[in-house]
Amino acid sequence: MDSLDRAIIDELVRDGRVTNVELASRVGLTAGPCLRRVQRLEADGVIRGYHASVDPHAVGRGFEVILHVDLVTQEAAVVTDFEREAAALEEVSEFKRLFGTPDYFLRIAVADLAGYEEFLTGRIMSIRGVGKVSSHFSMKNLKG
Amino acid sequence: MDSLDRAIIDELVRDGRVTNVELASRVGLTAGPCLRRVQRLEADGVIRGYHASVDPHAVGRGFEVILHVDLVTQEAAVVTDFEREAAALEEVSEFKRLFGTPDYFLRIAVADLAGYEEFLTGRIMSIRGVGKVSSHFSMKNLKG
DNA sequence: TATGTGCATGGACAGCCTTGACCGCGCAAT
DNA sequence: ATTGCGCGGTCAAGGCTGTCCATGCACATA
Repeated sequence: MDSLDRAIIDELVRDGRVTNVELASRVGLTAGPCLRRVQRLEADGVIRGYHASVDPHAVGRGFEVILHVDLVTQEAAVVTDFEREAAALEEVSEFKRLFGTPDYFLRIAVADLAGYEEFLTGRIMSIRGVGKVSSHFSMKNLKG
Repeated sequence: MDSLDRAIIDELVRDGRVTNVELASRVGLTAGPCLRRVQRLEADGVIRGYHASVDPHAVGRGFEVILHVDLVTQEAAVVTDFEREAAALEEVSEFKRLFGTPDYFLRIAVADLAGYEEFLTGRIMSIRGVGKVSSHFSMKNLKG
């Protein structure tokens, strides 16, 4: 993992579909060694994959909400049930258990406010053991 | 935006480096029309780009913390200064202004706990106007 | 000095992409 | 029924890429 590897990674993060010859010329290598490095980075798990990034609005996921959830108990059955059910919801794009408060951090991606209201009452608050929930609406993205 | 477009998008999100011929066969098209659709989706901004996904640990960003920040005042100069300075920090991978409390949501990606402590005291709390900060450490990722 | 690592170069082959043109089908409007 | 339009299928030519190989060189290390 030297500066050439980092340059390759930076380029591939910026443009995941760049051709090997173009990538090589951008980082100051020729195609052969460049390809070897990329394959090594992939094999080592440094590069996990390549993905298209899609406009959320175009796929009905333009309304994003950060949701904090507390459970009313830490009883094992309640915890595992909640985690399984919430993780299975496709509107849940990120789902973490936290140390301390709140118990859970969820990122919800739905089409609009109505969709969120429906999701929150119908999908989340109907799960057994869900206590306090707190929704945080984004005013503006300042980065990312 | 029909079911073919959605299938193409799903495939490209899953594997952003799939070849056009392979993509076409997966969604049940031939190469020509498939390429036309991909180009249209790109031109329309539905597909924003293609990016490699990198193991955070391999690039010194394996320790992620969710950080809530409140400012001591909503004075315009303080607000704009804070937003500009925080957005410029490379450890900040996501940065939103929220409605209500807290004022700001930040995602911080550093190497380890020591790096976070240094970041928090040296980079965030030293910005003028920063009041209450609250760090949320992830216990485990349940999705995403 | 001997060795291992990593890169440059050149060549070669198979395969893919791109582009364009032309054809046929289904559907909606007239 | 007919016309026009949108969309997919097919075909072909040309260029480029990905991949692999062998060889030689520079550099750090033992």
